[in-house]
Amino acid sequence: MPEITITLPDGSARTLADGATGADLAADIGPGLAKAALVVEVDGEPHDLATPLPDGAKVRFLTSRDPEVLEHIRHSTAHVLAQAVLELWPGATFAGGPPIEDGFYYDFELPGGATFTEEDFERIDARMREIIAADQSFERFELPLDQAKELMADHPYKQTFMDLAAAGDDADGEVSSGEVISFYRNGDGFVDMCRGPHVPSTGRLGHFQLTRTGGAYFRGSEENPMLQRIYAAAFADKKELRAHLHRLEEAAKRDHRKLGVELDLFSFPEEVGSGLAVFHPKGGIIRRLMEDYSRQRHEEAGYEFVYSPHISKSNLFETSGHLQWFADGMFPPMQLDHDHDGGSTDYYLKPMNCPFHILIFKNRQRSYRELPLRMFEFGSVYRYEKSGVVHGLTRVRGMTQDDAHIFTTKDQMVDELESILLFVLDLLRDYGLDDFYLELSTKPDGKAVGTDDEWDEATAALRSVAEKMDIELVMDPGGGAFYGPKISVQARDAIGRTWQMSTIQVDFQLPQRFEMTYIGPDGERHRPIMIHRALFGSVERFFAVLLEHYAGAYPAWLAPEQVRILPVSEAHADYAHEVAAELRGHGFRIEVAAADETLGNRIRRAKGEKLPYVLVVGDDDVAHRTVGVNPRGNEVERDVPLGGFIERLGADVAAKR
RNA sequence: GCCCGAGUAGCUCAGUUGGCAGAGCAGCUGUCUUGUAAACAGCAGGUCAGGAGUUCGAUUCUCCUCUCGGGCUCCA
Repeated sequence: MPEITITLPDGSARTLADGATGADLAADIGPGLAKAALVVEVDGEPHDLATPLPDGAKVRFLTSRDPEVLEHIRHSTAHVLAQAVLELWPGATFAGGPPIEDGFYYDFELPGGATFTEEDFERIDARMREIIAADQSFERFELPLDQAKELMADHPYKQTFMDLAAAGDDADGEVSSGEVISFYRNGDGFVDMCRGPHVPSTGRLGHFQLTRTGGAYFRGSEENPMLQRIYAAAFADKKELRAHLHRLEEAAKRDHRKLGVELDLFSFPEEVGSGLAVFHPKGGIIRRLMEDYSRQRHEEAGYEFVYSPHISKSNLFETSGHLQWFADGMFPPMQLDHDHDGGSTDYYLKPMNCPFHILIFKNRQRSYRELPLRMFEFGSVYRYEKSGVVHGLTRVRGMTQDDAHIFTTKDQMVDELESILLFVLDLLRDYGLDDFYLELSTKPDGKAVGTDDEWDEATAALRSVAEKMDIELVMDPGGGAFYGPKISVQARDAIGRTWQMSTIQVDFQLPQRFEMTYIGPDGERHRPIMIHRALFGSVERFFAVLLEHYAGAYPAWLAPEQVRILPVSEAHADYAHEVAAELRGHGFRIEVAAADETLGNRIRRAKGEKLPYVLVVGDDDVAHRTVGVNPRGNEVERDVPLGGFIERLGADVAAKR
């Protein structure tokens, strides 16, 4: 009988009968592994355990402890979801169902255009658990394209995937491009097209939870029909699933929209309009402190401060190209300045600040000696976001950008880009964010101005600077603005979520469109290069990011109320106010909570408002000029000398703690 | 913009065959005078998102609009 030899990860070899599968090998090694193995990796490629092993292969088993097995668990669970839905809705059809971070989704089209409801989740979940309890095995088989399409005759979306793959477009990852299409059949005959591998049987699954449902365009295009998508979380074991669900709860608790209400920071009055925020006094303090510090740092870094109006005649945005390329994102025009012939002039709310800064540059002749010329503005812009995308402070229709435009010579560009990026990262760290990666966005398909050479040059400049930073760099092909490529700084917050923060964009286009020039040392006119740069992105979004990052517990330098002083009884009120006055004299933000409620309740309120410090003052403190210090997140300290506390708070603020 | 869901007091939420609108917290007024996470009592608070329709009667049923939430697409 012919034999094959297999090498294991520890370098040892095993001999098996020809035709032996991964499962056979696992059983040969031991019953523990046979039970635990989910997928077999043959020469680095994942396969089903039922796959016969080739002679001489290097083989490794993946169990629930291997992180790379998660995608196979998720893919297999998605298959069970599809099985359940197609059983429960006769006549339903299905499209794609890939694994994603933390789980998977699957897209369906239900008969009669029906949609999923929350109650449906229970039925689907119950049916999925029945399928899992039945421990049906997944069996792979392959068919040539024509037979495959016949098998999926009732499922046009699957056929589309096959056609795309046959044409060499496997961007959807649903099917491997090639001569044959692979399928998986379950114990009771359900078949789904899939490139695999799957876990051996449904019994190996079960740590999942259906989470959300919603419409989703087929293959992500607005041109295509809308399908019904179900999202689920799925993990290798119960503990991981529970930990993930717990993380979701924690994230929900620090949702800036919820904290904004609880801490009385901002609101979106319905009377004003969708996506238009008002900041309340406490939110106003935080925002002003954020802006003040930014202003100070920009001043130190050689930026000059400018101001521009919120509206402009249409000519400006015609010259800039915004009306050609960005009109969808702009509020419709106001027609003003009517003349006798019935003509009028269109005025637009500005969606960006750059054209105004260019006009400031152009207001007089500029010399190379003035470059780099750095203009900064907290510029409020308005964008007509589509109704479905407005979201808290992170996606609004009126926002203020901490916007700067830097005009340089070509020679200065790379150095300037580097110093901007260093400046941005340094400043973000001061606000408490210190975990970053960079994203380089390149020329968008079709929707861009300028030549390929210009784009290549600008992209190369950005790349060279990004690579110097010793920070992870990822590519975002086609993600640039219409006028140039960009680097964006992505920051991870306290619970690991990433937010797009700063963007730095190189722009050769607007200087051309506006025919900007400066006089060089040679006495000739030259064209400057423009760098667009926003650090917060928008003040509103950055506000939201910091609020969620700190979960409302702002460091002392940003806290709207840094200290609340609680006299134990009314007898200590005078001393409390004396302490408050002294602290205010040092520039701190202080309130006194009078003793008309119990001390315990006043402590509780102050804690709910997440103040950095609560001071309690009673008889002992009046006698010795001390305070009782109750710091956020730490133990209570008694008999602290007032002077010592003032120093400590000053140190917190200075260190931005 | 598209698919789905929701909107009741400042906040969190009750409110069924369509019949006078409720609680807790917050607020206000008293009383209590407190040493580290909920003292006690009382009062006030609502065009039930807005507008049409059906009905003797609509918070409840229907339609439209607005706003919000979850997705898709888009994006700072």
